[in-house]
Amino acid sequence: MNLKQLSQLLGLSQTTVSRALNGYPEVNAETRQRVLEAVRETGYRPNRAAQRLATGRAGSIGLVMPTADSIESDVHFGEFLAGLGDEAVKHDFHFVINPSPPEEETATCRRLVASGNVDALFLAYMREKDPRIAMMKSLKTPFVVHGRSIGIPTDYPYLDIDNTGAFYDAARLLAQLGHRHFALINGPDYLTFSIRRTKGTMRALAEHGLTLRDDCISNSQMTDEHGFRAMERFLQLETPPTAVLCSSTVMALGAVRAINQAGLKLGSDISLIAHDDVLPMLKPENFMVPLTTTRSSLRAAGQRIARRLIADILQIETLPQQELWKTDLIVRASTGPAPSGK
Amino acid sequence: MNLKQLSQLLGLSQTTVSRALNGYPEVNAETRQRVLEAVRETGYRPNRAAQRLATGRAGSIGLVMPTADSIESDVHFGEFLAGLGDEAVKHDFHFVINPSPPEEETATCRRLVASGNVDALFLAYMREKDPRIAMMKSLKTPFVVHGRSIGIPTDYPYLDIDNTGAFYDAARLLAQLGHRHFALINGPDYLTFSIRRTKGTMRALAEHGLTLRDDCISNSQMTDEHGFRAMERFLQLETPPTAVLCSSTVMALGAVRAINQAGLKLGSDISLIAHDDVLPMLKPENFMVPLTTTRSSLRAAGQRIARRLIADILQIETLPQQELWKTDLIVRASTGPAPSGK
DNA sequence: CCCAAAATTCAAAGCGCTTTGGATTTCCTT
DNA sequence: AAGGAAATCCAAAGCGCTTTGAATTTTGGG
Repeated sequence: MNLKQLSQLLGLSQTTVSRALNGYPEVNAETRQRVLEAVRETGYRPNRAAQRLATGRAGSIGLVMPTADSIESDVHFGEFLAGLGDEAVKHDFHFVINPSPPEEETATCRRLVASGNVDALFLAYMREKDPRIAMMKSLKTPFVVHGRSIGIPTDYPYLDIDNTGAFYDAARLLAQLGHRHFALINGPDYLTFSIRRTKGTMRALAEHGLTLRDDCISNSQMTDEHGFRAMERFLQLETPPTAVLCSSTVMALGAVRAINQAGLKLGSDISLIAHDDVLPMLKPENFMVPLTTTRSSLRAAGQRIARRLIADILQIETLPQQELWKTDLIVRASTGPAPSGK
Repeated sequence: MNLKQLSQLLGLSQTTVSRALNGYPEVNAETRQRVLEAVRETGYRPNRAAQRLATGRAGSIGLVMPTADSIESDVHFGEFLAGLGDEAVKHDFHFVINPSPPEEETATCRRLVASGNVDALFLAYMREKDPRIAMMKSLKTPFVVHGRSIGIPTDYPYLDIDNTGAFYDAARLLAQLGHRHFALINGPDYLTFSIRRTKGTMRALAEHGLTLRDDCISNSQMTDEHGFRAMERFLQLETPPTAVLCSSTVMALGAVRAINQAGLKLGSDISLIAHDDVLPMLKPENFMVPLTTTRSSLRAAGQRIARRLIADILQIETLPQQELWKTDLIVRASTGPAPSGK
C-alpha cells in the first residue's frame, strides 16, 4: 500500500493525502479525518526511503560503534545507548549504527553522513586532536560530541562531564584524609576522559605537595579483570598506595577483589573512590563495603544528547551548544583516614 | 556531488557510471577505471535513500531495543550488539535500532518493516506465544529469532542455546555431588530462556527424587543487586540451599557477595553454578573463588545471527534455519560436594 | 568488404514521497 | 448580485539512483 493507491482509494490526490498526513493547514478537517481513518484501516505506512529522498531528512541519528574481533564490548556503550533511545523514541527517531574498526572511524563517519542516511551524528570516545571534529565542522550535518577533545579549539557542540573536577575533588578528599600514597586505575590512555582524570588527580595532589608516581597509574579497558590486575600490581610495590582512584565501578569490582585477597580492609587499610556512571547493573552502594564515588549518569547524558540532536534537526527548541556537567562526590564506607602506620 | 554531476564530469551516461560502480559486466574495463578514479577524486558517495528507493534494498538490518525510563539497560544487549557489529561491518551493513516501550514491541516491529528501512529483522527477548513471530511470518521480510518462543509451532528461523540442557547438566552435577537443597536465581519470568532454565533444573532434580521449592526460585532483571537480594533471602530460609544455579555472572556477583557476607565459604558450604555469556567485562575465572559455569558466547551468537541475516538478504550462502547451540559446563572452584552436616 | 553477433553505451521510465504553482470552490463584503 | 479573499484541492516536477529496452560501435567470419 503506497500513497498513490491510498489516494486513489480515497478519490483524492496524492498531494492532499500527503498534506493531511503531515499536518499541513490547507486541508479540510473532514477530509483529514477520512484520510486518517483510511490509514488506520489499511495500515498504510509511508516509505521512509522515499520520504527521505524527497525531504532530505532521514529521521535518524547516526553513530559509529567501534568494533573488531579484538575489541571488547563496552558496558558503558549500552547504557548510553539506552539513554539515547529513551529520548529518540519520543520523536519517532531511530539510530543508524555503523560498526567500524577504530582506525577507520573518521572515514566511516564521513561515509555515514555522505550516505544521506542520517540527519545528525553523535561522536564519542574522543581522543586528543580528534580528526573527526574538524571533519564534522566542515560538513553541515549537526553533531554533538560526548566528551571533549584536547589540543584543538573547543568551538564545537559537546556534552561532557567535568572529569578533571571529579577526580580533583576525589583526590583532594583523600589527601585531606591524610593519604600520601595514591594510585589511579584509569581507562585507555588515548581517550580524553582518562587524560583529564589523570590531570585532575595530579592537580589535587600537587596542591598537597604530593605526586602520582608513574608505576601507580594503570591505563586499560574498563573491565573487572584489568581492575584486578592493576590493583594486584599496586599492592606489590614496596610502598603500596593507601588511596586509589578508579575510573569505573566495573574496574572497582576487580580492584576490591584484589584488596580483599591481599587481606586488606577497604575503608581503613586502603581507601578507594570510583567513578560511577550509574550502571543499573552494578551499584556502588551494594558493594560489600559501599563505594565512595564521583557520580554522573551516563544514561542521562545519552538522553540529553539525543534531545539536543533532535532539537537541532527539527529546530524545535534552542538548547545550549556546550554543556559541562558537574559530578557528585558521594561519600560512603570505602574511604577513611589514612592508616597511621604510613 | 551526485550521479548526474559525476557522469557529466566524465562525459558518460548515468547508466554506465552506475553500472561501473556496481560491478556489472557490460562496461569497458578502461571506462570502469576512469569512473573509479573519478570517484576517488571527488569523494562521491551514492545517496543511500535513493539507492534504497530504486532497489528496494536498504543495506541494513533492524532491531527494536526495548526501552523506557523504568527499564534498566542490559549488559547482555551491548555484548550481543558487538557480535552483530563484527559481522555486519564485513558486508557494509548497518543496523537500524528502533527503541520501543516493551508493550508496543510488536507494533514497532511492524512499523519498522513497513517503513522499508530494513532488509531484515532481528528478534530477541522472546516470550511465551510471542506474537511477533506470527506477525513476521506473515510478512516476507527475512528475520531470525534469538531464542525460541514456547507454546507455538517451532517453524521459524532461530538461533538459541540449549538452556534446558545447560541447566539440566548443571543441576545434575550438583545433585551428583550430593546436594539436596537447591535454589535458582533466574532472569525475568516472562522470558522463555528463564522458563527453559527452570525446566531443565527441575528435570534434573526430579531424576534424583528432588524438587525445587517455590521459595527457592527468584525471577528478576539480571543485575548485581537482584542477585544479592535473592541470595540473601535464600540464606534466611530455615533450610537454606547448598546448591545454587544462577542465570548470569552479573547476578552471581551479587549472590557471591551475599554468601560471603553470611560468612559462608563458596565451594564448600555452598556451591554455585552460573551461566556465563562470556562478557569480557566480567570473567567467571576471575572471581575470588572461580565460578563453575555453563558457557556460551553471546557475542558469537550475535555474529552468527548477523551472518545468517545477511546471507538471507544477499542470497550468498545457505545456512541452516534453525540452530540450537550446546553449552559447555566448565567446572571451577565454586562447586564441591554437599556439606556433610545436611 | 559486408553482415550478424558481441560489446558498449545511452535515453528514459520508474521507485514513493514532498512541494511548488495553479485551478477550482466557497464564503464574505459591499 | 458582483468581486475578491480564503479555503481546498490538484497536476506535475523533482529527489538521486537502478534498470529496461534500444541504439551505437566493435569484432569476427565468410
